[in-house]
Amino acid sequence: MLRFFNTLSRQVEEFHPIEDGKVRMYICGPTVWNFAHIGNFRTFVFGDVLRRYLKFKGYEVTHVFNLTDVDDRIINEANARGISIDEFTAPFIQYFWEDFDALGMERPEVTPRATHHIPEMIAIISKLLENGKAYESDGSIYYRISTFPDYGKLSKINFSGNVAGGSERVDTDKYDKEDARDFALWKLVGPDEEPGWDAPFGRGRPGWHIECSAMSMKYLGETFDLHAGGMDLQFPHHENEIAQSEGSTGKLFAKYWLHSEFLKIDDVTMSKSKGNFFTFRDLRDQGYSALAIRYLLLSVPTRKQLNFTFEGLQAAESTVGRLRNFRSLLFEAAHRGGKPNGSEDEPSNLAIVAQRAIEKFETAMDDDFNTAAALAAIHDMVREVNTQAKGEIGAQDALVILGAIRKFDSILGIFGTQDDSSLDAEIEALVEERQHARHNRDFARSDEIRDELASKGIILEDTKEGVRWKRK
RNA sequence: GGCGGCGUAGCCAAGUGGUAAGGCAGAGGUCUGCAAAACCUUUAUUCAUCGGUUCGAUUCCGAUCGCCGCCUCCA
Repeated sequence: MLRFFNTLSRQVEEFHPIEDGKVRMYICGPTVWNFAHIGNFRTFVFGDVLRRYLKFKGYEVTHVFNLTDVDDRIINEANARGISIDEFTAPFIQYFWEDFDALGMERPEVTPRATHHIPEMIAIISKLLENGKAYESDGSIYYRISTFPDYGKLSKINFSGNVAGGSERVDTDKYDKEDARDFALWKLVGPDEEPGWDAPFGRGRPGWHIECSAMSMKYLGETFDLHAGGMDLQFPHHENEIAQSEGSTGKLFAKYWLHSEFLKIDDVTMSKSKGNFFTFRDLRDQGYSALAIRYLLLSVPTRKQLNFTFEGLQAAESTVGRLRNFRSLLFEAAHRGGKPNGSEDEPSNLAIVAQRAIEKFETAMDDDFNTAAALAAIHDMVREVNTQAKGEIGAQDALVILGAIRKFDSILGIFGTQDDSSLDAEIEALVEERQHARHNRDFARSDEIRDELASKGIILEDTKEGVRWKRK
Protein backbone atom coordinates (compact mmCIF):
# COMPACT_ATOMS: atom_id res chain seq x y z
CA MET A 1 0.00 0.00 0.00
CA LEU A 2 1.07 3.53 -0.62
CA ARG A 3 3.31 5.16 1.84
CA PHE A 4 1.34 8.26 0.96
CA PHE A 5 -1.77 7.13 2.76
CA ASN A 6 0.32 5.73 5.50
CA THR A 7 1.67 9.12 6.32
CA LEU A 8 -1.71 10.77 5.98
CA SER A 9 -3.05 8.27 8.45
CA ARG A 10 -0.97 9.88 11.17
CA GLN A 11 -3.90 12.17 11.65
CA VAL A 12 -6.38 9.50 12.49
CA GLU A 13 -3.96 7.00 14.00
CA GLU A 14 -5.59 4.28 12.02
CA PHE A 15 -4.85 2.87 8.66
CA HIS A 16 -7.72 2.32 6.28
CA PRO A 17 -6.74 0.72 3.02
CA ILE A 18 -8.18 1.96 -0.23
CA GLU A 19 -8.82 -1.26 -2.00
CA ASP A 20 -10.83 -0.73 -5.12
CA GLY A 21 -8.51 1.75 -6.79
CA LYS A 22 -10.98 4.56 -6.32
CA VAL A 23 -10.48 7.58 -4.16
CA ARG A 24 -13.50 9.58 -3.12
CA MET A 25 -12.59 12.98 -1.82
CA TYR A 26 -14.52 15.90 -0.43
CA ILE A 27 -13.29 19.43 0.05
CA CYS A 28 -15.05 22.19 1.92
CA GLY A 29 -14.87 25.20 -0.34
CA PRO A 30 -15.59 28.83 0.42
CA THR A 31 -18.79 30.59 1.29
CA VAL A 32 -19.81 32.28 -1.92
CA TRP A 33 -20.76 35.69 -0.70
CA ASN A 34 -17.71 37.65 -1.93
CA PHE A 35 -14.27 37.05 -3.36
CA ALA A 36 -12.23 34.23 -1.91
CA HIS A 37 -8.81 35.43 -0.75
CA ILE A 38 -5.51 33.96 -1.77
CA GLY A 39 -5.21 31.89 1.38
CA ASN A 40 -8.38 30.02 0.45
CA PHE A 41 -6.80 29.06 -2.78
CA ARG A 42 -3.85 27.44 -1.11
CA THR A 43 -6.19 24.82 0.29
CA PHE A 44 -7.75 24.33 -3.11
CA VAL A 45 -4.44 24.22 -4.95
CA PHE A 46 -3.31 21.49 -2.60
CA GLY A 47 -6.58 19.72 -3.18
CA ASP A 48 -5.91 19.94 -6.89
CA VAL A 49 -2.36 18.65 -6.54
CA LEU A 50 -3.64 15.86 -4.35
CA ARG A 51 -6.23 14.82 -6.88
CA ARG A 52 -3.73 14.97 -9.75
CA TYR A 53 -1.23 12.96 -7.76
CA LEU A 54 -3.78 10.29 -6.98
CA LYS A 55 -4.62 10.04 -10.65
CA PHE A 56 -0.92 9.84 -11.44
CA LYS A 57 -0.78 6.92 -9.02
CA GLY A 58 -3.51 5.22 -10.98
CA TYR A 59 -6.48 5.92 -8.77
CA GLU A 60 -9.81 6.89 -10.13
CA VAL A 61 -10.78 10.07 -8.35
CA THR A 62 -14.21 11.40 -7.56
CA HIS A 63 -13.91 14.85 -6.12
CA VAL A 64 -16.78 16.70 -4.51
CA PHE A 65 -16.24 20.37 -3.83
CA ASN A 66 -18.75 22.34 -1.84
CA LEU A 67 -19.48 26.02 -2.30
CA THR A 68 -21.40 27.02 0.78
CA ASP A 69 -24.49 29.10 0.20
CA VAL A 70 -26.45 28.68 3.40
CA ASP A 71 -25.14 31.56 5.39
CA ASP A 72 -26.75 34.47 7.18
CA ARG A 73 -24.75 37.01 5.23
CA ILE A 74 -25.96 35.57 1.96
CA ILE A 75 -29.51 35.28 3.16
CA ASN A 76 -29.54 38.85 4.43
CA GLU A 77 -28.00 40.28 1.28
CA ALA A 78 -30.31 38.35 -0.98
CA ASN A 79 -33.33 39.40 1.06
CA ALA A 80 -32.22 43.01 1.06
CA ARG A 81 -32.08 42.98 -2.71
CA GLY A 82 -35.22 40.96 -3.09
CA ILE A 83 -33.52 38.21 -5.04
CA SER A 84 -33.07 34.52 -4.50
CA ILE A 85 -30.00 32.92 -2.99
CA ASP A 86 -29.09 31.47 -6.36
CA GLU A 87 -29.36 34.86 -7.99
CA PHE A 88 -27.21 36.44 -5.34
CA THR A 89 -24.48 33.83 -5.38
CA ALA A 90 -24.31 33.25 -9.14
CA PRO A 91 -21.83 36.02 -9.92
CA PHE A 92 -19.56 35.11 -7.00
CA ILE A 93 -19.61 31.50 -8.07
CA GLN A 94 -18.70 32.56 -11.57
CA TYR A 95 -15.79 34.68 -10.31
CA PHE A 96 -14.69 31.84 -8.16
CA TRP A 97 -14.49 29.39 -11.03
CA GLU A 98 -12.69 31.93 -13.16
CA ASP A 99 -9.99 32.20 -10.53
CA PHE A 100 -10.03 28.47 -9.99
CA ASP A 101 -9.42 27.86 -13.69
CA ALA A 102 -6.81 30.58 -13.94
CA LEU A 103 -4.84 28.89 -11.20
CA GLY A 104 -4.75 25.78 -13.32
CA MET A 105 -6.99 23.66 -11.16
CA GLU A 106 -8.98 20.78 -12.56
CA ARG A 107 -12.67 21.14 -11.98
CA PRO A 108 -14.05 18.72 -9.40
CA GLU A 109 -16.55 16.13 -10.57
CA VAL A 110 -19.35 17.40 -8.36
CA THR A 111 -19.85 20.92 -7.05
CA PRO A 112 -23.04 20.76 -5.02
CA ARG A 113 -24.88 23.66 -3.51
CA ALA A 114 -26.25 23.32 0.02
CA THR A 115 -29.56 24.98 -0.77
CA HIS A 116 -30.23 22.25 -3.32
CA HIS A 117 -29.74 19.47 -0.80
CA ILE A 118 -32.17 20.33 1.94
CA PRO A 119 -34.07 17.00 1.71
CA GLU A 120 -30.83 15.07 2.25
CA MET A 121 -30.09 17.14 5.32
CA ILE A 122 -33.59 16.64 6.66
CA ALA A 123 -33.20 12.89 6.23
CA ILE A 124 -30.05 12.83 8.37
CA ILE A 125 -31.58 15.01 11.03
CA SER A 126 -34.67 12.79 11.14
CA LYS A 127 -32.46 9.77 11.63
CA LEU A 128 -30.58 11.46 14.44
CA LEU A 129 -33.86 12.37 16.10
CA GLU A 130 -35.02 8.78 15.79
CA ASN A 131 -31.98 7.28 17.38
CA GLY A 132 -31.82 9.79 20.17
CA LYS A 133 -28.71 11.63 19.03
CA ALA A 134 -30.64 14.83 18.48
CA TYR A 135 -33.30 16.67 20.39
CA GLU A 136 -35.66 19.56 19.96
CA SER A 137 -35.40 22.69 22.00
CA ASP A 138 -37.42 25.85 21.43
CA GLY A 139 -38.35 24.52 18.02
CA SER A 140 -34.76 24.05 16.88
CA ILE A 141 -32.94 20.74 16.65
CA TYR A 142 -29.60 20.13 18.35
CA TYR A 143 -27.07 17.35 18.28
CA ARG A 144 -26.69 15.54 21.57
CA ILE A 145 -22.92 15.31 21.95
CA SER A 146 -23.15 13.21 25.06
CA THR A 147 -24.26 10.31 22.85
CA PHE A 148 -21.10 10.47 20.79
CA PRO A 149 -18.09 9.50 22.92
CA ASP A 150 -15.68 9.95 20.01
CA TYR A 151 -16.38 13.66 19.84
CA GLY A 152 -13.07 15.46 19.68
CA LYS A 153 -11.13 12.60 18.12
CA LEU A 154 -10.13 14.57 15.07
CA SER A 155 -9.02 17.81 16.65
CA LYS A 156 -7.83 16.00 19.75
CA ILE A 157 -9.64 18.43 21.92
CA ASN A 158 -10.09 17.23 25.42
CA PHE A 159 -13.51 18.23 26.60
CA SER A 160 -13.27 16.88 30.08
CA GLY A 161 -13.93 19.98 32.04
CA ASN A 162 -12.43 22.85 30.19
CA VAL A 163 -14.65 23.93 27.37
CA ALA A 164 -17.95 22.89 28.83
CA GLY A 165 -16.97 24.29 32.17
CA GLY A 166 -14.87 27.29 32.86
CA SER A 167 -13.89 29.21 29.79
CA GLU A 168 -15.62 32.49 29.45
CA ARG A 169 -15.39 32.15 25.71
CA VAL A 170 -17.73 29.23 25.55
CA ASP A 171 -20.97 30.52 24.38
CA THR A 172 -23.45 31.54 26.92
CA ASP A 173 -26.19 30.72 24.53
CA LYS A 174 -29.64 32.00 24.97
CA TYR A 175 -30.81 28.67 23.63
CA ASP A 176 -31.63 25.91 25.94
CA LYS A 177 -29.01 23.33 25.13
CA GLU A 178 -28.33 20.29 27.23
CA ASP A 179 -24.60 20.67 26.88
CA ALA A 180 -22.47 23.60 25.81
CA ARG A 181 -20.92 21.46 23.08
CA ASP A 182 -24.26 20.66 21.47
CA PHE A 183 -24.74 22.40 18.15
CA ALA A 184 -27.69 23.28 15.98
CA LEU A 185 -28.75 20.93 13.21
CA TRP A 186 -31.86 22.86 12.30
CA LYS A 187 -32.79 26.38 13.26
CA LEU A 188 -36.40 27.28 13.61
CA VAL A 189 -37.68 30.20 11.52
CA GLY A 190 -41.05 31.87 11.55
CA PRO A 191 -43.71 31.20 8.91
CA ASP A 192 -42.95 34.47 7.11
CA GLU A 193 -39.20 34.35 7.28
CA GLU A 194 -37.45 33.60 4.03
CA PRO A 195 -35.84 31.44 3.15
CA GLY A 196 -37.27 28.65 5.18
CA TRP A 197 -37.78 24.99 4.44
CA ASP A 198 -40.48 22.72 5.72
CA ALA A 199 -39.40 19.65 7.61
CA PRO A 200 -41.27 17.10 9.68
CA PHE A 201 -39.75 18.76 12.72
CA GLY A 202 -40.75 22.26 11.66
CA ARG A 203 -40.00 25.01 9.23
CA GLY A 204 -36.42 26.18 9.48
CA ARG A 205 -32.95 26.44 8.06
CA PRO A 206 -30.08 23.99 8.33
CA GLY A 207 -27.27 24.48 10.79
CA TRP A 208 -23.82 25.20 9.47
CA HIS A 209 -22.42 21.68 9.55
CA ILE A 210 -25.13 19.43 8.25
CA GLU A 211 -24.69 20.36 4.61
CA CYS A 212 -21.29 18.73 4.33
CA SER A 213 -22.47 15.51 5.93
CA ALA A 214 -25.44 15.37 3.59
CA MET A 215 -23.63 16.17 0.37
CA SER A 216 -20.49 14.17 0.95
CA MET A 217 -22.41 11.02 1.82
CA LYS A 218 -24.84 11.52 -1.02
CA TYR A 219 -22.16 11.62 -3.67
CA LEU A 220 -19.40 9.58 -2.10
CA GLY A 221 -21.11 7.06 0.13
CA GLU A 222 -21.42 6.76 3.88
CA THR A 223 -17.73 6.01 4.18
CA PHE A 224 -15.37 7.77 1.85
CA ASP A 225 -11.64 8.21 1.58
CA LEU A 226 -10.43 11.73 1.94
CA HIS A 227 -11.82 14.87 3.45
CA ALA A 228 -9.91 18.10 3.18
CA GLY A 229 -10.31 21.73 4.04
CA GLY A 230 -8.75 24.65 5.82
CA MET A 231 -7.27 24.28 9.25
CA ASP A 232 -9.98 26.37 10.84
CA LEU A 233 -12.58 23.85 9.81
CA GLN A 234 -11.05 21.04 11.81
CA PHE A 235 -12.88 22.24 14.86
CA PRO A 236 -15.75 22.48 15.14
CA HIS A 237 -16.95 21.99 11.57
CA HIS A 238 -15.32 18.68 10.75
CA GLU A 239 -15.69 17.36 14.23
CA ASN A 240 -19.40 18.03 13.96
CA GLU A 241 -19.60 16.45 10.54
CA ILE A 242 -18.15 13.30 12.02
CA ALA A 243 -20.64 13.35 14.86
CA GLN A 244 -23.59 13.86 12.52
CA SER A 245 -22.50 11.32 9.95
CA GLU A 246 -21.23 8.56 12.17
CA GLY A 247 -24.07 9.21 14.57
CA SER A 248 -26.59 8.59 11.82
CA THR A 249 -24.91 5.73 9.95
CA GLY A 250 -22.91 3.99 12.64
CA LYS A 251 -20.08 3.77 10.13
CA LEU A 252 -16.73 5.44 9.74
CA PHE A 253 -17.21 8.76 7.97
CA ALA A 254 -13.93 9.80 6.28
CA LYS A 255 -10.83 7.64 6.30
CA TYR A 256 -8.30 10.43 5.98
CA TRP A 257 -8.30 14.11 6.76
CA LEU A 258 -6.06 16.75 5.32
CA HIS A 259 -6.09 20.22 6.77
CA SER A 260 -4.27 23.06 5.13
CA GLU A 261 -2.58 25.61 7.30
CA PHE A 262 -3.17 29.27 6.93
CA LEU A 263 -1.13 31.87 5.16
CA LYS A 264 0.62 34.56 7.09
CA ILE A 265 1.38 38.06 5.92
CA ASP A 266 4.33 39.58 7.68
CA ASP A 267 4.03 36.90 10.30
CA VAL A 268 0.39 37.63 11.02
CA THR A 269 -2.19 35.14 9.90
CA MET A 270 -4.10 36.29 6.86
CA SER A 271 -7.79 36.61 7.54
CA LYS A 272 -10.77 38.51 6.39
CA SER A 273 -11.51 39.87 9.81
CA LYS A 274 -7.99 41.27 10.13
CA GLY A 275 -8.27 42.78 6.69
CA ASN A 276 -4.74 41.76 5.79
CA PHE A 277 -5.60 39.69 2.77
CA PHE A 278 -5.25 39.70 -0.97
CA THR A 279 -7.53 38.13 -3.48
CA PHE A 280 -6.21 36.32 -6.48
CA ARG A 281 -7.44 39.21 -8.58
CA ASP A 282 -5.49 41.73 -6.52
CA LEU A 283 -2.30 39.90 -7.30
CA ARG A 284 -3.14 39.41 -10.94
CA ASP A 285 -3.86 43.11 -11.25
CA GLN A 286 -0.44 43.84 -9.85
CA GLY A 287 1.06 41.86 -12.69
CA TYR A 288 1.92 38.61 -10.99
CA SER A 289 1.28 35.50 -13.00
CA ALA A 290 -1.06 32.75 -11.98
CA LEU A 291 1.78 30.28 -12.36
CA ALA A 292 3.95 32.12 -9.87
CA ILE A 293 1.06 32.41 -7.45
CA ARG A 294 0.38 28.71 -7.75
CA TYR A 295 4.06 27.92 -7.31
CA LEU A 296 4.30 30.06 -4.21
CA LEU A 297 1.19 28.54 -2.68
CA LEU A 298 2.44 25.01 -3.02
CA SER A 299 6.12 25.68 -2.30
CA VAL A 300 5.58 25.04 1.39
CA PRO A 301 3.93 21.79 2.47
CA THR A 302 0.29 22.22 3.23
CA ARG A 303 0.51 21.38 6.90
CA LYS A 304 2.71 24.36 7.56
CA GLN A 305 1.90 28.02 7.56
CA LEU A 306 3.41 29.88 4.65
CA ASN A 307 4.62 33.40 5.15
CA PHE A 308 3.32 35.27 2.15
CA THR A 309 5.50 38.15 0.99
CA PHE A 310 5.79 40.02 -2.26
CA GLU A 311 9.48 39.25 -2.23
CA GLY A 312 8.51 35.60 -2.12
CA LEU A 313 6.03 36.05 -4.91
CA GLN A 314 8.67 37.76 -7.01
CA ALA A 315 11.03 34.88 -6.25
CA ALA A 316 8.38 32.45 -7.41
CA GLU A 317 8.04 34.46 -10.59
CA SER A 318 11.76 34.10 -11.28
CA THR A 319 11.74 30.44 -10.46
CA VAL A 320 8.81 29.66 -12.70
CA GLY A 321 10.45 31.63 -15.47
CA ARG A 322 13.60 29.60 -15.14
CA LEU A 323 11.69 26.34 -15.30
CA ARG A 324 9.78 27.44 -18.36
CA ASN A 325 12.94 28.55 -20.04
CA PHE A 326 14.51 25.20 -19.34
CA ARG A 327 11.60 23.44 -20.92
CA SER A 328 11.57 25.56 -24.05
CA LEU A 329 15.29 24.91 -24.55
CA LEU A 330 14.50 21.22 -24.44
CA PHE A 331 11.75 21.67 -26.97
CA GLU A 332 14.18 23.33 -29.30
CA ALA A 333 16.71 20.59 -28.77
CA ALA A 334 14.08 17.98 -29.50
CA HIS A 335 13.09 19.70 -32.73
CA ARG A 336 16.64 20.37 -33.76
CA GLY A 337 17.33 16.67 -33.84
CA GLY A 338 20.98 15.82 -33.90
CA LYS A 339 22.74 12.74 -32.77
CA PRO A 340 21.06 10.80 -30.03
CA ASN A 341 22.79 10.49 -26.72
CA GLY A 342 22.70 7.02 -25.31
CA SER A 343 21.04 4.06 -26.91
CA GLU A 344 18.16 1.74 -26.26
CA ASP A 345 20.29 -0.70 -24.35
CA GLU A 346 22.16 1.86 -22.39
CA PRO A 347 20.42 4.94 -21.11
CA SER A 348 22.44 8.11 -21.32
CA ASN A 349 23.59 9.98 -18.27
CA LEU A 350 20.85 12.50 -18.78
CA ALA A 351 18.21 9.80 -18.97
CA ILE A 352 19.50 8.52 -15.66
CA VAL A 353 19.31 12.02 -14.20
CA ALA A 354 15.70 12.28 -15.30
CA GLN A 355 14.85 8.89 -13.89
CA ARG A 356 16.44 9.72 -10.56
CA ALA A 357 14.50 12.98 -10.44
CA ILE A 358 11.24 11.15 -10.96
CA GLU A 359 12.05 8.79 -8.14
CA LYS A 360 13.02 11.61 -5.80
CA PHE A 361 9.89 13.49 -6.71
CA GLU A 362 7.65 10.55 -5.99
CA THR A 363 9.38 9.73 -2.74
CA ALA A 364 8.89 13.29 -1.58
CA MET A 365 5.23 13.35 -2.51
CA ASP A 366 4.63 10.01 -0.86
CA ASP A 367 6.20 11.32 2.29
CA ASP A 368 3.22 13.21 3.58
CA PHE A 369 2.87 15.27 0.44
CA ASN A 370 6.16 17.10 0.78
CA THR A 371 5.89 19.50 -2.14
CA ALA A 372 8.97 21.46 -1.09
CA ALA A 373 11.14 18.38 -1.43
CA ALA A 374 9.39 17.45 -4.67
CA LEU A 375 10.22 20.84 -6.14
CA ALA A 376 13.81 20.42 -5.03
CA ALA A 377 13.95 17.21 -7.06
CA ILE A 378 12.94 19.16 -10.14
CA HIS A 379 15.49 21.89 -9.51
CA ASP A 380 18.20 19.34 -8.98
CA MET A 381 17.34 17.79 -12.30
CA VAL A 382 17.43 21.12 -14.09
CA ARG A 383 20.85 21.94 -12.69
CA GLU A 384 22.30 18.51 -13.40
CA VAL A 385 21.03 18.51 -16.96
CA ASN A 386 22.40 21.99 -17.58
CA THR A 387 25.74 21.09 -16.05
CA GLN A 388 26.18 17.84 -17.88
CA ALA A 389 24.78 18.87 -21.23
CA LYS A 390 26.59 22.20 -21.45
CA GLY A 391 24.08 23.43 -23.98
CA GLU A 392 24.27 20.39 -26.18
CA ILE A 393 21.38 18.07 -25.63
CA GLY A 394 20.53 15.37 -28.14
CA ALA A 395 16.98 15.04 -29.32
CA GLN A 396 16.66 11.66 -27.65
CA ASP A 397 17.68 13.01 -24.27
CA ALA A 398 15.58 16.09 -24.68
CA LEU A 399 12.51 13.94 -25.18
CA VAL A 400 13.29 11.85 -22.14
CA ILE A 401 13.69 14.90 -19.95
CA LEU A 402 10.60 16.49 -21.40
CA GLY A 403 8.79 13.31 -20.48
CA ALA A 404 9.89 13.73 -16.88
CA ILE A 405 8.75 17.34 -16.88
CA ARG A 406 5.39 16.29 -18.26
CA LYS A 407 5.06 13.90 -15.33
CA PHE A 408 5.94 16.54 -12.78
CA ASP A 409 3.66 19.05 -14.34
CA SER A 410 0.71 16.73 -14.65
CA ILE A 411 0.75 16.92 -10.86
CA LEU A 412 2.02 20.37 -9.97
CA GLY A 413 0.87 22.46 -12.91
CA ILE A 414 3.62 25.05 -12.58
CA PHE A 415 5.13 25.03 -16.07
CA GLY A 416 2.07 26.37 -17.79
CA THR A 417 1.27 25.92 -21.43
CA GLN A 418 4.11 25.84 -23.86
CA ASP A 419 3.96 29.23 -25.47
CA ASP A 420 4.24 28.66 -29.10
CA SER A 421 6.87 31.16 -30.08
CA SER A 422 6.25 30.04 -33.60
CA LEU A 423 7.04 32.31 -36.39
CA ASP A 424 5.96 35.81 -35.86
CA ALA A 425 7.02 37.20 -39.21
CA GLU A 426 7.45 40.73 -38.03
CA ILE A 427 9.66 39.80 -35.12
CA GLU A 428 11.62 37.31 -37.14
CA ALA A 429 12.29 39.96 -39.74
CA LEU A 430 13.60 42.38 -37.15
CA VAL A 431 15.75 39.70 -35.57
CA GLU A 432 17.11 38.95 -38.98
CA GLU A 433 17.82 42.56 -39.73
CA ARG A 434 19.60 42.97 -36.44
CA GLN A 435 21.80 39.99 -37.15
CA HIS A 436 22.66 41.57 -40.44
CA ALA A 437 23.52 44.85 -38.80
CA ARG A 438 25.66 43.13 -36.21
CA HIS A 439 27.44 41.28 -38.92
CA ASN A 440 28.24 44.58 -40.57
CA ARG A 441 29.25 46.00 -37.19
CA ASP A 442 26.42 48.50 -37.40
CA PHE A 443 25.87 48.34 -33.67
CA ALA A 444 23.84 51.49 -33.55
CA ARG A 445 21.18 49.93 -35.73
CA SER A 446 21.35 46.57 -33.99
CA ASP A 447 20.92 48.15 -30.57
CA GLU A 448 18.06 50.20 -31.91
CA ILE A 449 16.26 47.06 -32.99
CA ARG A 450 17.00 45.42 -29.68
CA ASP A 451 15.42 48.34 -27.86
CA GLU A 452 12.46 48.35 -30.16
CA LEU A 453 11.80 44.69 -29.54
CA ALA A 454 12.33 45.16 -25.83
CA SER A 455 9.65 47.80 -25.80
CA LYS A 456 7.33 45.20 -27.29
CA GLY A 457 8.20 42.80 -24.50
CA ILE A 458 10.54 40.68 -26.58
CA ILE A 459 13.72 39.53 -24.93
CA LEU A 460 16.56 38.54 -27.23
CA GLU A 461 19.14 35.98 -26.30
CA ASP A 462 22.37 35.90 -28.22
CA THR A 463 23.73 32.41 -27.87
CA LYS A 464 26.36 30.38 -29.61
CA GLU A 465 23.69 28.65 -31.66
CA GLY A 466 22.15 31.92 -32.77
CA VAL A 467 19.46 34.22 -31.54
CA ARG A 468 16.56 33.09 -29.45
CA TRP A 469 13.74 35.32 -28.45
CA LYS A 470 10.91 35.07 -26.02
CA ARG A 471 8.10 37.13 -24.72
CA LYS A 472 8.26 38.46 -21.23
C1' G B 1 -8.07 29.01 30.80
C1' G B 2 -7.93 24.39 27.30
C1' C B 3 -5.62 22.33 22.86
C1' G B 4 -2.00 22.74 19.01
C1' G B 5 1.98 24.70 15.76
C1' C B 6 6.46 27.35 14.92
C1' G B 7 11.58 29.67 15.80
C1' U B 8 17.25 26.75 10.29
C1' A B 9 21.71 31.76 6.04
C1' G B 10 19.56 38.75 3.56
C1' C B 11 14.38 36.59 2.23
C1' C B 12 11.08 32.01 1.36
C1' A B 13 12.18 27.40 3.38
C1' A B 14 13.19 21.21 3.37
C1' G B 15 15.18 17.93 6.61
C1' U B 16 17.51 14.12 9.86
C1' G B 17 20.22 10.85 16.22
C1' G B 18 26.06 10.87 12.78
C1' U B 19 27.59 15.88 11.20
C1' A B 20 22.86 21.35 7.24
C1' A B 21 17.85 19.99 0.46
C1' G B 22 15.94 23.56 -2.86
C1' G B 23 14.42 28.50 -4.57
C1' C B 24 15.09 33.95 -4.64
C1' A B 25 18.48 37.80 -3.86
C1' G B 26 24.01 38.82 -3.56
C1' A B 27 29.13 37.77 -5.29
C1' G B 28 32.42 35.56 -9.00
C1' G B 29 32.72 33.34 -13.83
C1' U B 30 31.35 31.53 -19.06
C1' C B 31 29.22 33.72 -23.31
C1' U B 32 28.91 38.70 -25.84
C1' G B 33 30.85 44.27 -30.05
C1' C B 34 28.72 46.07 -25.35
C1' A B 35 24.74 44.41 -22.96
C1' A B 36 20.73 41.49 -21.86
C1' A B 37 19.25 36.67 -21.50
C1' A B 38 20.89 31.95 -20.38
C1' C B 39 24.07 28.78 -17.83
C1' C B 40 27.87 27.41 -14.09
C1' U B 41 30.28 28.23 -9.33
C1' U B 42 29.73 30.27 -4.60
C1' U B 43 27.04 31.86 0.15
C1' A B 44 25.03 28.66 7.72
C1' U B 45 31.71 25.05 11.62
C1' U B 46 25.81 25.98 12.23
C1' C B 47 19.90 25.07 12.98
C1' A B 48 16.17 30.91 19.32
C1' U B 49 18.69 30.30 24.43
C1' C B 50 20.25 27.23 28.54
C1' G B 51 20.65 22.50 30.56
C1' G B 52 20.07 16.91 30.18
C1' U B 53 20.30 11.89 27.70
C1' U B 54 23.95 9.87 24.08
C1' C B 55 30.15 7.78 21.53
C1' G B 56 27.57 11.70 18.93
C1' A B 57 21.69 16.31 18.80
C1' U B 58 19.81 21.03 14.71
C1' U B 59 17.12 16.36 15.20
C1' C B 60 15.15 13.10 21.73
C1' C B 61 13.92 15.11 26.94
C1' G B 62 13.37 19.44 30.33
C1' A B 63 13.35 24.64 31.16
C1' U B 64 13.43 29.67 29.30
C1' C B 65 12.47 33.47 25.65
C1' G B 66 9.86 34.91 21.20
C1' C B 67 6.04 34.27 17.40
C1' C B 68 1.39 32.12 15.53
C1' G B 69 -3.20 29.51 15.45
C1' C B 70 -7.84 26.89 17.01
C1' C B 71 -11.58 26.95 20.95
C1' U B 72 -16.10 32.64 17.62
C1' C B 73 -17.75 33.95 10.62
C1' C B 74 -12.99 33.11 7.84
C1' A B 75 -9.29 28.10 3.84
